Parts: sequence; C-alpha cells; structure tokens
Amino acid sequence: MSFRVSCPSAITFRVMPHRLRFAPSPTGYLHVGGARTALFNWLFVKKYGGQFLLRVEDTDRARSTDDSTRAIFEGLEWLGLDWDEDVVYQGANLARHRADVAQLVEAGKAYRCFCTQAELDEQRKAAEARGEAFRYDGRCAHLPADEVTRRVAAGEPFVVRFRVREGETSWTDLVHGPITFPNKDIGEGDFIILRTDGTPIYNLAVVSDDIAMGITVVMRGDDHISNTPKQILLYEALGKPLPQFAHLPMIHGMDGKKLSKRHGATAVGDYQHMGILPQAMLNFLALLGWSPGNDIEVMTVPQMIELFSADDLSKKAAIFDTKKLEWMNGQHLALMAAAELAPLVIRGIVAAGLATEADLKAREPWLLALIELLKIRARTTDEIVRQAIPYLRDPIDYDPDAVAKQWKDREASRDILQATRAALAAAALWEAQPLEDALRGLAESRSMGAGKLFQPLRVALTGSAASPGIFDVLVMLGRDRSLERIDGAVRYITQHA
RNA sequence: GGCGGUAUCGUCUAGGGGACUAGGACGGGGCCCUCUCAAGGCCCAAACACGGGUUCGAAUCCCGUUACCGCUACCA
Repeated sequence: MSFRVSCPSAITFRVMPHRLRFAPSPTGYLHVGGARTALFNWLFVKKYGGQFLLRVEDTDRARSTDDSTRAIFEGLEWLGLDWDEDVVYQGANLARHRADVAQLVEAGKAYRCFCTQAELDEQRKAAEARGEAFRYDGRCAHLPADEVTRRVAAGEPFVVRFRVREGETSWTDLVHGPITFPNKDIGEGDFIILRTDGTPIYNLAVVSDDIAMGITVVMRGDDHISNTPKQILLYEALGKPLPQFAHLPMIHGMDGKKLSKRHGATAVGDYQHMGILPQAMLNFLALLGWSPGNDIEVMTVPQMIELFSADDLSKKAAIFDTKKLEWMNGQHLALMAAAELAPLVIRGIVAAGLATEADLKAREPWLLALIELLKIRARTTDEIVRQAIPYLRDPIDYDPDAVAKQWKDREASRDILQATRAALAAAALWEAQPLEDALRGLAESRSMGAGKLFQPLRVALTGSAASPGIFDVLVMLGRDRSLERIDGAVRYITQHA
C-alpha cells in the first residue's frame, strides 16, 4: 500500500516511489492550467518521492503538432518542472492499445459494433426529439459469433464497444473524497474504445498507458471526473489494480468562465515574455488551489516542496488574477540578488538594442548597482529594462507631463538648473553624500525646499518625474553624463521657451 | 435535458461544532515615511448563496433550493 488513510478526509502519504504523470495533448501552447496540473504532480513527487513522467497524448493526429509539443517542453523547462525517464508518446503505443482491446473482446468484455455513424446520429436526434438522453441501445451487443465473423470477413466497418456492467462505480478522490456514478449514467451506455480505423479512443489509450507506465496516482483536471468511472471499469476489465485519482479544480478567467484566449495571455510563454520569473509563476499557480496555511504566501520552490501537502488541495475552481501574479513577481524580484537577475536583465537590454552584452559585462559592478536600485521599483524584468533606459542611452526622451509640471516656469527652471550644475560641478567627490551636501546647501542658500530643486533636476537627468533617489541617479550617471544632461536640459528649455 | 462537481470579502484563501466581533493576501481608499516613484509600516471599506433541520451552540454536520462549472463525440 502506498498510502494510509487515518480518517476519511486526511490522507497521509508515506515517502514512496509513487509514479505520477503529466499528460498534455500537443494541440496548443502550455496553458497556465496545464502548468498548474504539472506543478502539483511534480510537487507531489518531490514531496512524497517517486517519479514524475511526461506523456504526450498525440493520438488526435489532426490537431497535434510538433510545434506544440516543443512549446510544452519549453514551458516545462522554463518553469523548472523536470521530468524523469523518456517522454512517452501515446501515438507510439498503438499496438499495445489494440492488443488491450483485443484482450477485452476475447474476454467478452467488449464487442464489435457495426452500427454506422449515420444510424447513431439518427437515433441521437430521435432521442433528443423525445426529450430523452440518448443511450446506445446495445443492438450489436449480442450478435451471434458466426454473424460477427461473417461481417468482419466481408470487410464491414466496425467499432469496438466496451460492455458497461450493471451497478455503480465509485472511488475516493484525493481532492473530492468519495464519488459515485451509477453505471447507467456513464456516458451513452456501452462506450466506444476502438474506432473504425482501428485507433483507440482516449479513455482506452489513457488506461492502457497508465497501466504500462505503472502510474500510481492520476492527478489531472477535474474536467476528467466524468471520464473516471469509464476508466475504472476498464482497469477492472483488464484485471489491473486501480491507481489513486486526484482531480484538481479548473482555472477560470476574471469573468468566471473557463480560461481561454479571450482572457488575454493564457500560455506560460506569454508570461515568460512579459518578464515574469518562473519561480513567481510557480508560486502564484501553487496558491491557486492550494494553501499551506499559516498565512504563508511568498515561497521559494524548495519551501513549496517542504510545505506541500496533498490533502490541502482545494476543490474550488480558481480565477486567474494577473494583478496578484504581478505582485507576486515583484516579491520574488525583491528577494533575488542583483547578480541573479543580471542575466535576465542583460538579455532584455540587449534585445531592446540599448547596449551590447560585451559592454554590459565590462561594467558589471555598475549594472548590478543599477539593478539593485530598480528591482524594488519594478514588477517584471521587462520593467527593469524599461526603467534602465535613461542610464544607457543618449539622448533621453522628456516625458511631456513631467516637463509641463516641473519646468513650468522656464526662466526660473533654467536658473535653478544652472545653479544646480555649478553646485554639483564644485563637489569635491562624485559620491552620494558630498552631492547631497552640495544640493541641500544650495537649497538652503536659496531658502527653497529641497524638493523644488530635486524635481526639475530629476527631469533633466532622466526625462521623468519618477526615478530612484536623486543622488543615486547622479552616481549611476557619473559626473560627465550628469553635467551634460543638465546642459542639455538648459538648451531644451531655451529652445522651447 | 441527464449525470457529476463546487459554493467564505471583487479575487486567492484561513477555518475540522464553542477560541468568529470570521483571520491573512491581492486589488481599492486613507495616513505615515519621503527629493519623486516604488518598497515598507499603520488604518478603512469589503464575505460565510438561500431555506430548512441536527445541536445547549453551526461558516463548520445533514437535507433541499438556487447559481456557477464540467461531462454528455468514432476530441483529448
């Protein structure tokens, strides 16, 4: 036994070689919902021990693409959700799927059905017209063996249906507790497991593969709850032990509907490109449907593993709130050392054409100091890059609002800037403290508030009314560049007077 | 329609019959800090879906109702 139940709602897992899997279909990008499912599977394995496997469910040939498969790998790699063993491609297991179906047919647990799709559609429509739920009437369920043989030999197309037994099917879901389905309510009766073209239907392929991969805990979205009784019946018929099932709630958009493109960015790659940190994404996703308790929110990945518990999983669908994701990212940004952030910021700066990598590497201490200043003010690495522009490129752009407000009186502004320049130029050392002494001294001599001096200067230096502390800005810019910026501002004011 | 699932501030959640005047966080509002912007600190508004039980006592247990979500394919 891989677990023990101490009371119906508290399930404690021993550290054991559990085998879990994430099984996406490669029909799009890695969705945040899929990423969260993968994360919980991964956390489970890291916490309780075992292997986390990856299976690509590419049996829908029409919709599956290699691009999509690659995007899923990249997404998982970016998040750091590494998997064990080789990736399993469901499409490669066709022979086993068919062998499992053959076994079921031989055992009389499944049968060939010669009803055509057109006939079925008609019956479905008729049932609907009568206001009834359609159920396959089982007309092929008891065909004489010789008739079946004759029709198969004649090349008549058929599907294979699974014989759903009477009774009910239930299991104890790791997140939902006991769930029971009367078998008569499982789908439309005897369900199809093999298509006319000899390929398996999802439920059969999944069970066959999960058995072959030795999966002990099936953790997936709760949109699969109604597939579960079918799958349990298949395990039974195949004579295999059942895994544990854990059905995670869905993620919805702000309008409460299932998350889709309409809600904006839904692929993890979108967030990567927005400058979200993988650990922040993981942290945010983990909190959607799980809570460690004790009001803990911001966690590193090792902390998440430490605190994770399968019985603290929530049953309720969660809404994806990008505001909180951004806040979370800001928290992780603040937590990271500038040196850790540097590679990300360098990549952004180079991509924006603001500097070359060689240039940045050559003045790494300066860059680290700049990152230190900006990271607390930014919510994404992209924002750090944007805020770094005035320190990297000349000439700077003046923000019209800042100019209008801080240089309102042209004459006075020019005068103040010139006096400021002189005071700064006279400073013995270009360091924060002497510069501060110089400027505060100037303000006092003119009996004006320091802010009245700093704001026009800030616009001259950065083009913006918001920046890190003014002395830090002066130091980052250096003496020459600072004085030039002031000169440039004076010229600008003169020209636009 | 049938079946299944879910229900605490706008959002993520804490809560395991008395510790609930329902806690934290995001977002919103205000104040403080302060050269601006952030960050940080403090404060405010904001929720147990509804109705019945069970119980001395219910956000917590049970039953209904309602709402929302999912499934209902020779998709996965």
